[in-house]
Amino acid sequence: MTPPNAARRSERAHRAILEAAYALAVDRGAAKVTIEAIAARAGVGKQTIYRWWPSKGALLLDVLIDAVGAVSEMPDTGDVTADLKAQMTAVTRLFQSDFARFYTGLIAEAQGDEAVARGLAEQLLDRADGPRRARLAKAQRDGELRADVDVAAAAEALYAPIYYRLLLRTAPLGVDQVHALLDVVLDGLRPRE
Amino acid sequence: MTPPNAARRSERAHRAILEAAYALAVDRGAAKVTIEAIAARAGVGKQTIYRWWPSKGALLLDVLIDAVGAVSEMPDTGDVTADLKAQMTAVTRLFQSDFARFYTGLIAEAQGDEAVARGLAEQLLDRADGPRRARLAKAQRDGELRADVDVAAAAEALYAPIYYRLLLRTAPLGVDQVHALLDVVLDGLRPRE
Amino acid sequence: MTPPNAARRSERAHRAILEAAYALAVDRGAAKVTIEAIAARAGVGKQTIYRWWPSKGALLLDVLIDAVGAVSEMPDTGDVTADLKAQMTAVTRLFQSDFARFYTGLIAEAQGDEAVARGLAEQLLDRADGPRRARLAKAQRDGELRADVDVAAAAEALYAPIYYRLLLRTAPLGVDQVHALLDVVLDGLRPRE
Amino acid sequence: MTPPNAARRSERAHRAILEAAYALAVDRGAAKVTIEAIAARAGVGKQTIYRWWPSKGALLLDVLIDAVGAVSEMPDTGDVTADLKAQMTAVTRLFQSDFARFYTGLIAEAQGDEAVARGLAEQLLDRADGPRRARLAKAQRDGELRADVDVAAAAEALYAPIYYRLLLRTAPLGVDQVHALLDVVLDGLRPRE
DNA sequence: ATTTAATCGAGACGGTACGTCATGTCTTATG
DNA sequence: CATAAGACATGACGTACCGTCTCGATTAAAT
Repeated sequence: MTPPNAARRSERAHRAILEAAYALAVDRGAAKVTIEAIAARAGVGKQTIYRWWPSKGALLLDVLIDAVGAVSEMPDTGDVTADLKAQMTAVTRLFQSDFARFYTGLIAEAQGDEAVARGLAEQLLDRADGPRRARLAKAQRDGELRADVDVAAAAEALYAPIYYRLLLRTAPLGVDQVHALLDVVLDGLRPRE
Repeated sequence: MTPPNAARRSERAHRAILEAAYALAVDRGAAKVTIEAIAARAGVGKQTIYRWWPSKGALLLDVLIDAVGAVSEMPDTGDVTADLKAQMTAVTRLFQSDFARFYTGLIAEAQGDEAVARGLAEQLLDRADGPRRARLAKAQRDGELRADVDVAAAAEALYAPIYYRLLLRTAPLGVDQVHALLDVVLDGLRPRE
Repeated sequence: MTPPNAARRSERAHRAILEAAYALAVDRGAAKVTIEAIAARAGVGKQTIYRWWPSKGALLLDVLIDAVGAVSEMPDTGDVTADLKAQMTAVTRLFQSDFARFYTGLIAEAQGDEAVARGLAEQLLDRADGPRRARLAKAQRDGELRADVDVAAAAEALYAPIYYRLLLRTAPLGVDQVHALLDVVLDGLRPRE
Repeated sequence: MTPPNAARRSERAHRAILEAAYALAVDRGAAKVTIEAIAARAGVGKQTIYRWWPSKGALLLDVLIDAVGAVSEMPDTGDVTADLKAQMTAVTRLFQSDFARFYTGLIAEAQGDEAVARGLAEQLLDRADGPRRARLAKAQRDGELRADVDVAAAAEALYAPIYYRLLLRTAPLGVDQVHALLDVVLDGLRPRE
């Protein structure tokens, strides 16, 4: 009935829930995490979870955003190929870790929960995409790339294949993929002759 | 104990199950389909489902493979850009239909069920990928693309972004994406004069 | 830690609680009244209730005692049969009203809460029983009843059946029961000529 | 949706539930028995209980009826006073045992659950009342009681006080009460010489 | 043609988790 | 400093499905 009053929120419970959810999602995959297990591990009542998050997905999304963050940083050494290689490799490494179970599980959750899908897109993916486009745009200004290149499409062509393998598992993730993508996509975008 | 004897299988029940699963998956999304609902709609005992499929995912995968198929065909008019545009557009159209709910739901299922992931990759995605690579390889032989291009990576760079938007919803699916991808990826792969 | 200081008690809150509890108990039965509902209706914090009453039963008991009282009065016209008929009829009427839901609910509460049971017996039932016995004893002195009659047992034999029907609902409450009881019990207690 | 099919009922589960419910109700009182505890003790899923009984009260009523039964038997030695004394004493003894917790708890339950109230009245109390009235009627025919006595009212006047003390605890149950009641009620019903 | 054994529809079973409700205690800010 | 408001841990509620397990009642193959 009444919306919860954030000022009175117990910081202790809040943190315990995020930590419990993180631990459980990493070690058994987001799909197999239950609200009851989170509550039990956090030493918290289920209601305390339901009071602050509308669904398991929303909670896990918060946890994920908390936990990722750093990977969206984009280096800028002046060499766009090197910078993208570094960043794409970092993403690949993250997706090779146990953490991947968490991420893929949450994406699965998003397929049936529009709110999670929106949160994921806006708070995580778009946020990560910005710096990538910006780096590409700078490379254009620097003359590393042709001026007419659609920077957003280029970013998608480079990163989507990594997510594709993460989710669809047609081939293992690895640095070779990163190299191949840079060769195929980025190389074609350089100024001709 | 005894493995099921395919010869005695009831064709009526088999078809009813596939149809019920299809209908339910399309209209409420694969995640919200339950075995009980399929059994009830098909007028079949639950055991009859469990006798022939190990899991909901395996059943839905069968249904999906049944239902897709056609989209993996690849035209060959001699103009690789036109051919890819046609095929990528067909894929996009499929992903814009109600059918998408089914597909994304099954991919979600695959995140927690290794057997489904494998089936999806091998029986659907790899099968669809073959003709794409083949078409690109032919274009190489025809001199439409440079000889040193990694054809598999190119196929991934072109198609993965469509799946990316299907699953991650950072932007709506549409033909503009297809055009942008062809411009960014394929154009860069042409022979340098 | 500190015992509540009755002097500082808010009279406003006190009254609001009793009124809210009464209204709720009458209209949905004592069993379905919750402390939260009482607090909400009274515009009072839950703690304020818990501070002054140990349990829902204790609160309802207070409310009930407040509300009854009057029915324990016993007329004395000199005709013991007429007096008992009047009083038993009044009790029956009370038990036929909406108020019965409250009373039966509290008796139910007492079955699992010794303190309520004790309070009910001592503060309500015994208090009501006193005048009844006294009236019967006077009738003895007046020669309306035999001298050897056990007045307490007689009071029980007359009133318990009314409670029996109230609680066990083997037959509807009504004035016929009162008449039948007076015929069967009281009539047998007159002096034998 | 579909009503359960009694023919397929598991006798094992049925018995285990009744036994578990009995044990729990006797040792902690009907009010403190939970469906979850019954299910756990019986080694049964909760749904199996809900499939066959609409409420905790309905289940406990079944258990109680199972367990009582015998006490409704009425001896007939030709001496109505002796017979009633024996039977009333048996009832009193039952109500003095641990079993009372069960009985009073169920009566409490009935105050908030009309179905239980009806079941209790019809399947237990009325059934027990029949033989009592019959015995009194026979005594009338034998000339032990006056012909004009309302036998139903007499039965109520004798037994209701026992229930009254059981439920309202104004005084302890005991054989003295039985004697007093027989003196006060039955004695008055004898033929006047 | 009869037997016989597996499949079928149905659905009860022991479970797990759900999301909700009320309990009684604890915390914070308000008057 | 008692209050109202309400967050908290706890625990039971009744429901939905899970995957397994009987039940007769069809089948369809091997006698």
